[in-house]
Amino acid sequence: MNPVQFYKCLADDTRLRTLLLIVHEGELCVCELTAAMDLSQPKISRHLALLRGADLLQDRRQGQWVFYRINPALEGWAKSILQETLQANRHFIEADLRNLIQMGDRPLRATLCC
Amino acid sequence: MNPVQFYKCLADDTRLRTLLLIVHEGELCVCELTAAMDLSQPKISRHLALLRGADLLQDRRQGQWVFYRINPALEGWAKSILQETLQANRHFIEADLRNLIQMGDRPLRATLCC
DNA sequence: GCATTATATATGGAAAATCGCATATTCAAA
DNA sequence: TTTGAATATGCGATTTTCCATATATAATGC
Repeated sequence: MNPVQFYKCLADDTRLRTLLLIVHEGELCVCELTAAMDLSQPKISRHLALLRGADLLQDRRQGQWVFYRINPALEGWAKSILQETLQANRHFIEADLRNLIQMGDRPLRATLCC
Repeated sequence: MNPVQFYKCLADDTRLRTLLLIVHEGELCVCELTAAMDLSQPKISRHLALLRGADLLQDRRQGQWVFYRINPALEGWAKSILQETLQANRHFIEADLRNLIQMGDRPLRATLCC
């Protein structure tokens, strides 16, 4: 993973918030990200496609939803930098997390299903 | 320091190499950076101005040279991320470091002067 | 089985931001 | 004053961003 490519992915408000939210929550679907950040679906979708194309994110379809998580194959230093960025900048996604908690009808994860 | 602004600074080939070279060497002047990366002076100068404007770099004039170093007041997490990026991507500036070593007539640092 | 709804993805194209060369200017030393 | 080095700026070219819209896919209702 080229470090410049990696940092280009982080150098955008929507993408960085998306990544930090996913690091914090483990896995999120598009509708949850839309609700958390209060942004249009196409906008989020386009940025997710970019992050997936750069191999930072992995997607998993479950029913009608597509869940995104950090690509487990991402190099260690890159994962570590995402973690460190979150720890030092929790305030950056504070409001988004509040929106997420207040969101009604959040889709259930497979792990919570029977 | 806004994390998006910080990562915008790292999301460019010239700027990231500049930062990693300075982290590695402690302090470098413009002519050394020009020789190491084999890039035009205006190009490097413009990027240095941007990094200084974002408070990532600090400059110090000594005689005819201006030396750049990481701003000591930079937040800890940001410094730490620069260090970690360097450790995991030494190859990224390997050729530049070779050019630097081969460079003749490198300006002397104040600490080496009488 | 078929239509409907909800969700995600893809694309055209305009607006904005970024980049980098060429050039001019500033500053300090000899 | 002249020279070497850094900084500033105009401007074209490229890249990025984002809205509007269209398409694809899966679940739901009849």
